[in-house]
Amino acid sequence: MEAAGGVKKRAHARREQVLDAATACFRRHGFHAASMAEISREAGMSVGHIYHYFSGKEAIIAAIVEREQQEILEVDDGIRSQPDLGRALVEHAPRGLQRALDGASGPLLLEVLAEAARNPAIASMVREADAEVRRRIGSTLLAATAGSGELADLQGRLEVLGALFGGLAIRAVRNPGLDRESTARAMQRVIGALLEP
Amino acid sequence: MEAAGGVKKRAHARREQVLDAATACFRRHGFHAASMAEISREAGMSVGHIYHYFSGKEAIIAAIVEREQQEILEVDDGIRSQPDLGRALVEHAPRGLQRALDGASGPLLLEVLAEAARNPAIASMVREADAEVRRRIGSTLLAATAGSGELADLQGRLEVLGALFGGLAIRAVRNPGLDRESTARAMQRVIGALLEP
Amino acid sequence: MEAAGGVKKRAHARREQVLDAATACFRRHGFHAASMAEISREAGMSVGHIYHYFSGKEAIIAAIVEREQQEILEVDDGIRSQPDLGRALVEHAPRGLQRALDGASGPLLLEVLAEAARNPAIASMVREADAEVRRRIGSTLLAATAGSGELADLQGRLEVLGALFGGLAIRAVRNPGLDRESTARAMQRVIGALLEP
Amino acid sequence: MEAAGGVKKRAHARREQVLDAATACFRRHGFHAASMAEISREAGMSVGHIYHYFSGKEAIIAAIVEREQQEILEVDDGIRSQPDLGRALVEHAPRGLQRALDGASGPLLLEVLAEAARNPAIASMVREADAEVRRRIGSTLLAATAGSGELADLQGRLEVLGALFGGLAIRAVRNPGLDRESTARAMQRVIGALLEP
DNA sequence: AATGAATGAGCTTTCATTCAT
DNA sequence: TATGAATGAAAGCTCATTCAT
Repeated sequence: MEAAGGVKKRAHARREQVLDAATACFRRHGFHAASMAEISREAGMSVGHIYHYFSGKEAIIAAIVEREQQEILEVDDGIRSQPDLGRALVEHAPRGLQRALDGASGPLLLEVLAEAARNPAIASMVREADAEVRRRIGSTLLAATAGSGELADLQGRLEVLGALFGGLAIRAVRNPGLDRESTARAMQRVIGALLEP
Repeated sequence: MEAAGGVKKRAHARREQVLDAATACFRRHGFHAASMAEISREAGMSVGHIYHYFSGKEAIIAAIVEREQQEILEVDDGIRSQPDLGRALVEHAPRGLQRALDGASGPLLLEVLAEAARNPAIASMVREADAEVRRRIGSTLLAATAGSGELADLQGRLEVLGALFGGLAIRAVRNPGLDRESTARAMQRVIGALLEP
Repeated sequence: MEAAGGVKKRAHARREQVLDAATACFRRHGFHAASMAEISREAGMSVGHIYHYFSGKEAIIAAIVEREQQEILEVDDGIRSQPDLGRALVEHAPRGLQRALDGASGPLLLEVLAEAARNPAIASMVREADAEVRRRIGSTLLAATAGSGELADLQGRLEVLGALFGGLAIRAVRNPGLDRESTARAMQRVIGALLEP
Repeated sequence: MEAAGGVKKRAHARREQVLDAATACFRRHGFHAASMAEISREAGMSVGHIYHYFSGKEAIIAAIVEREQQEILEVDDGIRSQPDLGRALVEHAPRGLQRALDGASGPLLLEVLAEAARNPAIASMVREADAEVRRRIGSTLLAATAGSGELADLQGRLEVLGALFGGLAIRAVRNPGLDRESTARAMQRVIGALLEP
């Protein structure tokens, strides 16, 4: 017998170990160019053993995408919990920019989206998470602007907000040396305009 | 003997034929999951013959990326040639949105960017084209607002403009059923704010 | 401490448990396509534990073949112990036919024979059991026909008898819907002829 | 361009080359223990190239089984074309025996039947060929005995005939050193009885 | 210009087996 | 006695690329 929970905990840790390794590999080479052998090397685990935790490469990709979407929801939660959403969004701009430029998340995000564009399983995960974000931000936004009449084009504004922040990952690839301060200021100007009634 | 130029023309047509086929395949399966066999089938050409026109798969990818960037410059030229850039940009919003949602270019764009995030050769092509776009739009914008003093954060505004339009490709994946009209209006509101002094 | 014999008994039961599970798996997928994991699942026992009772997959196969041959000897004993061997054989025909058609033993028998055709260890087990059967049936037959002079071609008749009954397993595969009564009658006619002096 | 038919002929020859190699490998190790690498080595062809001619290992197995069944039909045709079927069958006994004992076809036959017992695709091929044999032999037998009234238990007799000849492959494994002459005589006795009205 | 036969490395995946607990 | 985590070799299969024709 083993200590209660010990087995499950270890199994979970092993899974995370694989996911971390796979994330690194996928960032470097993309989903399809990264090999199971490379992942196993990075995870410090034999190839065969990975199959004790994941049914295949597809399952690893799916798990990573899920984790990635989870993180998006968490970032979003951090913003929404602020007392003034508009201000929080505006203030988030520089951080979002930095995240896109420095964080290694950008390339992986693009990889995920490219995959979602052809893999229905990935697509539905991505879309569910996105719908959740829109629902949350939307309701917070509604509550925040409750006094000043209904906010026109709420859905459209949410879309544009998503395009703006998501688009930063694209800018990070297209122009990694961009002027951060200037861009942050322009972002803030635009976000401000987006939240006006 | 063949008429002068005929050979070259035919060769060019053959190349385009391969690129069209490859574009279709890459859209369906991504750069790495699409096989040369599939491309050759789609192009109606033997596998071996493709190697008369391209040194390998990498070269095909590069050529496609180049073509894609060229198209971006052309779209951009269309906008810039309008007498009033601000208005042209605002009016371009619905078309850009439609392009992102309906056109099959979205998935490929994401594929290209994901590839650029790890392949230096692709990256430099993407960055050069992007620099050119910024240069052009920037100078047009400068000229347009010449009367009203210098436009603060010009570079930042260009980045945000790029993020906004690029971000539409992301929205198309994350929420393909988005409300187009509402989104177009929100876009126009944001573009307007972006061009104000 | 455990009661004397209890340990051995339990170990034997465990072995049988494994053999039963393996038999089921081998029937379904054959010797080489069945996996130890599948056997362990079917046996309700961990993979590793099976190795306490058997040195490996080969040993399990060997044990199953042995058990199978043992059963053949038992069936044979049942026939031989009858007062009139000839009649017993004739009467055995319908039962042998049913056994081949309904029993799950047919496929496994073919699997064993196919394996024997290339695995010397299996081959020798199969051949020893077969030799024993021929010896027994032969001597009983000799005793039964002692009065009426020597039985010509005794060995050949035994071979043909074996071919006939063994051949039923083949018929079960080649024509599982065969007319049982008609076939049983034809078998009886033929066996009768085989035992005539 | 290539000489008319040359391409097809060569492709067919290549396929045969693979089938011959696979037959040898399957005889030695069985369907599942023989590897594509081994087959490719035996065929003097790269692994990958085999896949130009066969969609996979399963397809090779199926093609071999088909070929094997075809051979059975040919042997059968040889017998049926004789003026006196009864006599032809009786005279075929020693040859059938020799074929089972010396020919390398025995092991493969058992392998095929074992596979048929679990693989539906193989099963249906085997059963179709068998049905055809029964149809042919049956009608010939009917014609031969037309004068002497209807032959009772025709189907049963055909089954037993099949069991008898098929059973020889089993005898070849169980007792490869059997007395051929004695066995041939016993077979002839039995066949004779089987054809009597 | 054009074919597709041919290669062999590399892919994902499975498996029998071992061993620390 | 019993587990299942862990291994590594080998499996079937795919692929970009080359080359004789």
